[in-house]
Amino acid sequence: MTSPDDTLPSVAPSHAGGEPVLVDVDALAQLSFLVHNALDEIAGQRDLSITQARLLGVLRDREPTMNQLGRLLGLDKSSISGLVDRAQRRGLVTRTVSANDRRAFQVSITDAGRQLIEQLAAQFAEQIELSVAPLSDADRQRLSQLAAQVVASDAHRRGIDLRTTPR
Amino acid sequence: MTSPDDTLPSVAPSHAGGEPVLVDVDALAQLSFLVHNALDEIAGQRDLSITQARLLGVLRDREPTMNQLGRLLGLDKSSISGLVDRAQRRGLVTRTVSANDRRAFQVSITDAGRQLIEQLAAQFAEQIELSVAPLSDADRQRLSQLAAQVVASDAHRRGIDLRTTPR
DNA sequence: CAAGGTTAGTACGTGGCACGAACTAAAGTA
DNA sequence: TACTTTAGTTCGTGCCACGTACTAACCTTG
Repeated sequence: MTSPDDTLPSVAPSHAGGEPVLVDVDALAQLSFLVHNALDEIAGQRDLSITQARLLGVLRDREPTMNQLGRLLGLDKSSISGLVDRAQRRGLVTRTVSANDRRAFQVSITDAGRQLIEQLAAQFAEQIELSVAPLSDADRQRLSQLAAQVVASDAHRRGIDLRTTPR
Repeated sequence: MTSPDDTLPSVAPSHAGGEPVLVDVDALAQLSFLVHNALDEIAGQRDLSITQARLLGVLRDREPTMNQLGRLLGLDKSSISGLVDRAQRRGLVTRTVSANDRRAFQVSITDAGRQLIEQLAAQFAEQIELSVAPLSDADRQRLSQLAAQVVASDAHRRGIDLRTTPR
């Protein structure tokens, strides 16, 4: 946990520049901090970092190897070792030697881990819904939809980029 | 810098539940990660953490004391010491003894620091604009506006909460 | 099948970030 | 003047992330 009650200071410029304002970058940045902090706060209540929460989140419907975990979370494999170590020490995940590859482990979430992440996710959703409650139904839907659109096109763009810059 | 090319896995539940879906919490979470990662990535290119970037961002138009910095960034004063130390070591900020209080320092950004944060902010804005470019002009505006609304009402809510729960 | 390279994971050292507790020095107050 | 509060630092702890170096298992290929 980091900054539960943050001022969310901007990093973006005030855009005194020339061309017409296309987006309020600042608002998006602040919204991002708001969401991020909510997650951090809620995870922190259960002594989880955001990374740990992401780990458990990923494991809800997967049993990846350490390596795959690295790719899923965008972390180096050396980071994964410690991450899984700490989670395992708390009984949230387990390592099982892979059937076909004796070097590899399958990482699985335990019942305790699952329970933890599900509570967390529920509380997180609740919190976000609360933050967004002042909007009208239509606006909430619009916001979600626009967010989804941006995320999707970004994912697509990254996909394209990966091909454009071959490995 | 942390995870430049992230998969942005969700932590939110899939909402198989009963009541009508009010918001796509997941989309908001992913958007938040997208923005956050963009900032992290861009700051990382300049060997800055998000915290360092926030520090410099705050100092663009302020010369707070260590204590005030703590409140601005939502960090403990013991965290501020190291944070400012490291920034100072890199010549990005300076400490000046306060005129009226010999215990306190005014922390100021240096020219180098200002240049750094302004480049960073510009590149960040550019990146966000790019991410949001696929939307129509109207949608971009809508998204910004909705984000701003949520942020504003949240800030308001926190203000209220603080009074509701006196100190 | 044996040699050489690749892949999965760990260990270790470094550094940043964040905290709490203990401390010094300056201010403020009774 | 003595007592308390405030500003900031220092130190110890733990997490996170990385890069490097290593082991063990796997996979080629001659």
